[in-house]
Amino acid sequence: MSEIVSVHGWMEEALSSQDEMERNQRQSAYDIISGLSHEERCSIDGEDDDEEEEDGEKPKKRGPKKKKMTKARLERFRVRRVKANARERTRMHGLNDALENLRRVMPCYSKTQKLSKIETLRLARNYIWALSDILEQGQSTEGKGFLEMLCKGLSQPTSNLVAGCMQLGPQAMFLDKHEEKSHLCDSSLTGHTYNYQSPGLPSPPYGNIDVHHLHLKPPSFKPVMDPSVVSHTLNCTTPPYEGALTPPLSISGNFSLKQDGSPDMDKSYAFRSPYPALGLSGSHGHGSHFQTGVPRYELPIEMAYEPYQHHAIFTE
DNA sequence: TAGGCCATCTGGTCCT
DNA sequence: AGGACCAGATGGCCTA
Repeated sequence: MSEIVSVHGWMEEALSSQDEMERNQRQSAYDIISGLSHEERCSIDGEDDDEEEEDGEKPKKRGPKKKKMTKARLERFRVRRVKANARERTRMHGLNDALENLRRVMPCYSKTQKLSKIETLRLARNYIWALSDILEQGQSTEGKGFLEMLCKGLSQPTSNLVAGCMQLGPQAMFLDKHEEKSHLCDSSLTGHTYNYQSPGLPSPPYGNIDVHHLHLKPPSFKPVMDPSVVSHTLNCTTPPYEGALTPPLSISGNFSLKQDGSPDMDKSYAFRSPYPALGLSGSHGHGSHFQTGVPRYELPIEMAYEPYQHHAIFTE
């Protein structure tokens, strides 16, 4: 009877968290079934491998002789591997949490239509780029250029999502994400769904979007500057970053330009800008919330499907 | 069923 | 030695 109760309790606990259950299932499946690594299995299968080698006709291998896998070593190895797996899982969860936080500060955030990891990074890059452009050119966010900048290199569904936000109007797009905006996001008000054609990207035909579930975010620079504000604003579980911050980011971008003005992706990815005119680059200064002493980030350009076309939109 | 996305495991490398 | 990070491999899930 007590067994039944405990099993029942276990089941309830397990069913209470589907995600956790799936995670644990995966984990235990790997940890238990595979249990031992290939190396371990080999060692177990032939614990006298080394002796075979010595006794057999195979030529001796160079290098230090492989230590015999005793049961104690085997056990230590297994424990170490299991611990490493757990750490790796934790690390990846942290990475995913950070990515989720990034999703939330994107111009459009949808709980139901979650951006993939790669699309999140692409959109983030475009967003930064577009905002930089706004700062420099003094343009509004209503222009077609802003939209195209945001959508550059994105897949069709992501482009649709962004375009949907934009076509709701900038006032909708930049509403505070914490406000309930279902009335603004209701496509019935506008009478149509959106199908923005992303410039030049072969995209999977995921169809049009329904903007019911969009959360729209104002382009606020404040959170970027103040980690505590970020944490508070986003209500994120990740503690605010308290370490050294990056050196003053050159708003002047991070892409080298070729002579014709196109970005030179072959060169280093040092943070440079397609907008050298702004004169904000390298200002280590006054009241800047950025600090020095940390290696600066280098954005992998390969994120984009068409990195070499990215700049074209600015030169038109 | 194929393709995209994802979580996890794993072994290698680097660093402390 | 052990932890962090990384990239490749693998298998599951989902959608068109």
